[in-house]
Amino acid sequence: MSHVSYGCLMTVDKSQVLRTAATLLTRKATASLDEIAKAAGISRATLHRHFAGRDALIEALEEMGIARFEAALDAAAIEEGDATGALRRLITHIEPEAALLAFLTTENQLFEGEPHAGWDRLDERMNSLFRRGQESGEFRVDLTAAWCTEALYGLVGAAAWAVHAGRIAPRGTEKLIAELLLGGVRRSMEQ
Amino acid sequence: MSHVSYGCLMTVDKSQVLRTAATLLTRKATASLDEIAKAAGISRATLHRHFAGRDALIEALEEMGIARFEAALDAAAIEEGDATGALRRLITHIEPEAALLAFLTTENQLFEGEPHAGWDRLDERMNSLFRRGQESGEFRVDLTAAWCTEALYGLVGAAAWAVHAGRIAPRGTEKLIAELLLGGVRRSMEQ
DNA sequence: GACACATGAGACATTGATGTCTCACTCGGG
DNA sequence: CCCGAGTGAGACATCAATGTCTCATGTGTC
Repeated sequence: MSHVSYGCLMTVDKSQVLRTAATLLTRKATASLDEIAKAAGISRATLHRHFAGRDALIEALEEMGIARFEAALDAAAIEEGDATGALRRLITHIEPEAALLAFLTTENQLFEGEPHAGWDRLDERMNSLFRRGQESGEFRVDLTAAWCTEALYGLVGAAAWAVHAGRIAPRGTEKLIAELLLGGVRRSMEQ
Repeated sequence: MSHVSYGCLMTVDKSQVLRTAATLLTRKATASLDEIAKAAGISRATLHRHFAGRDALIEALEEMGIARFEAALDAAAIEEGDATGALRRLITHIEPEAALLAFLTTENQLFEGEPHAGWDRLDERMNSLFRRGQESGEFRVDLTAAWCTEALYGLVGAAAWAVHAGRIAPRGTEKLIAELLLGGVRRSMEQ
């Protein structure tokens, strides 16, 4: 009798497994399926039952990441209201999916074959948001929308990692990202 | 006769190989030594002559990255003058090493065993810079120094990737990073 | 209590990356 | 002209990860 009773039959939560995998793979892309399974608290056999193989896992990660990102854009209604408010709402809605987003923007082994079609749409919506802010006079025009978009991705990833590493508190991450992105680190009069 | 004449005996530029490896590995950490060698324009045999194996390559990458980062901190004299200026100088000096820095802060498979001793020193110097800025009244105090440090890492990496992907122009990256980090994307009165 | 279902543990063959060779070639220098 | 250093190409054995099994265990349902 080598089997210990952990007491739990419930079907594996794929979403949770994918989140864990994203967090791990973002910092150690060479992690074996064994490590990924252990990190997710399941056996390699079970991991393999839910995802045919490494490629399938990565693909599912990409699929879910894009879907969640798009859902966040919708939920935040980034096309409505002033760009500043839209950006704040977006960051709030996207923070729970930070691990997935970080993986998407970091591991571009994905884009070896052909970039996932959905990504273009998302990128365009992001760029539009910043362009809109520039046209309305809210955002400065000397920083291109493309750069602002990439910067947001980078900050979200940085925050996720900082939390994971214990460098910043888990709560209030959205505020840190939003404040830095919107106002920078310099002390401002309007603040 | 299957050998083509490429005409070039010059000893391989280790630094250049490491930079190339960093750029590649940051976006595809599962890249084989074959791919790394090809990306660097050398054969796998030669790559292996200069770096005993994958682990040795990663270690050299870490070593060089930390050394260059420290050199940048020194060259920028971040402990002198006002924090804002110091930060600008730092970004200017660090931009050429963006690929290495991005690799260091992204691939934390490195920190599996024991974190490289030199990293703590660097992190501390960075945090000190932001703390100094806060104490002098230049930087806002509602964003912790630790977060500002991580944010800088994230932005540098994001910029390096954006350039590599062709989303922003190679020239003027330092300005983009510095402006965003210091002033944010919001249009400001003082700008 | 019997049953179906999902899982964990582990055996096994296969594949691809890796580490180590040897050999041919080129270039620069004596 | 010859020689040595540095490199590219490729063969080869090895090893770790992977994909595919089987079987035992635990859980929830009836």
